[in-house]
Amino acid sequence: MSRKPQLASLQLAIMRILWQKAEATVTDVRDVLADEGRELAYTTVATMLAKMERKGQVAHRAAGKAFVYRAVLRQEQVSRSMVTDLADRLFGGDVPLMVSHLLDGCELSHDELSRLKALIRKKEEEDGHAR
Amino acid sequence: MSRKPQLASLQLAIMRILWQKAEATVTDVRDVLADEGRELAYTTVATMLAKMERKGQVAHRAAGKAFVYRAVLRQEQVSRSMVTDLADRLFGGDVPLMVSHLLDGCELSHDELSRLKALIRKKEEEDGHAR
DNA sequence: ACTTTCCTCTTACCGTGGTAGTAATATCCA
DNA sequence: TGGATATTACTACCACGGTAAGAGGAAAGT
Repeated sequence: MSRKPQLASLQLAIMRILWQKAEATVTDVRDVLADEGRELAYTTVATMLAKMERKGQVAHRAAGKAFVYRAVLRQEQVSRSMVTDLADRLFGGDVPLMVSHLLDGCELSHDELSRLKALIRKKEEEDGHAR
Repeated sequence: MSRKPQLASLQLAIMRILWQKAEATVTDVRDVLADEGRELAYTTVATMLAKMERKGQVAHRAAGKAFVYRAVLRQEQVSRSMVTDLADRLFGGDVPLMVSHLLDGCELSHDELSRLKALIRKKEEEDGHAR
């Protein structure tokens, strides 16, 4: 129930799997991680899930012998808090500056550029309405 | 000399100070951190700087009794690698999606929105020229 | 019923970030 | 010269992420 959840790399990888599948056993998670090139021992994944449950990030129910895990943290919540946290730490909260570095750091297709423009327009409208 | 430097929170705070001042003694860094509300013991800052030097992130020269530290990692480099790394881990590299979450997570002034629009325009032109 | 297999639980180990105390050393001032 | 002060060096400690082995239970095949 933390207000500003920060997930480390493996934890985030696991959460992403749970967000995608809604529910997953340890084996499920382990298999997807292996597909992603991260081959971990069964117990490693189980331990990590247990640690995450102790922190309230995931929860489980027993289905027969196995545990079925699901995400407790919402994806939106984690994304927002991690992104804005990085913006604060790296750019003192200057969002346009951060976006600028994002754009510099990668290639964008025309399509993606269009999506960005649409996004800005939407934000402009909201802003006009709100105040 | 790491290719994808990832700095933790205190390390990043220290780097930001070094980027801003070009050179700084332990006392300088400690004072700025204190101004930012992070009051640490002198030895804590010194230890952290030593650890960072061991990893090649900063360097020092002796000026009289005191060490004068400077950043080795370039700000551009760190910003880009940390931001794109988060984009990868959180959104599978989908930059527009990440920008969208950035915008949702904070309020933007008209001025900042203009900056963003200008940024997109610039990127569009570059793209048009490049290919 | 016994062995194999699949699962969880407990415990442990390492690296690192963060924090700091204590010791050693250099410097300055009276 | 000798004491106070500033600075670095060494060491330690805790928390946590990541990794995994080993113990033990339940299930299931033959």
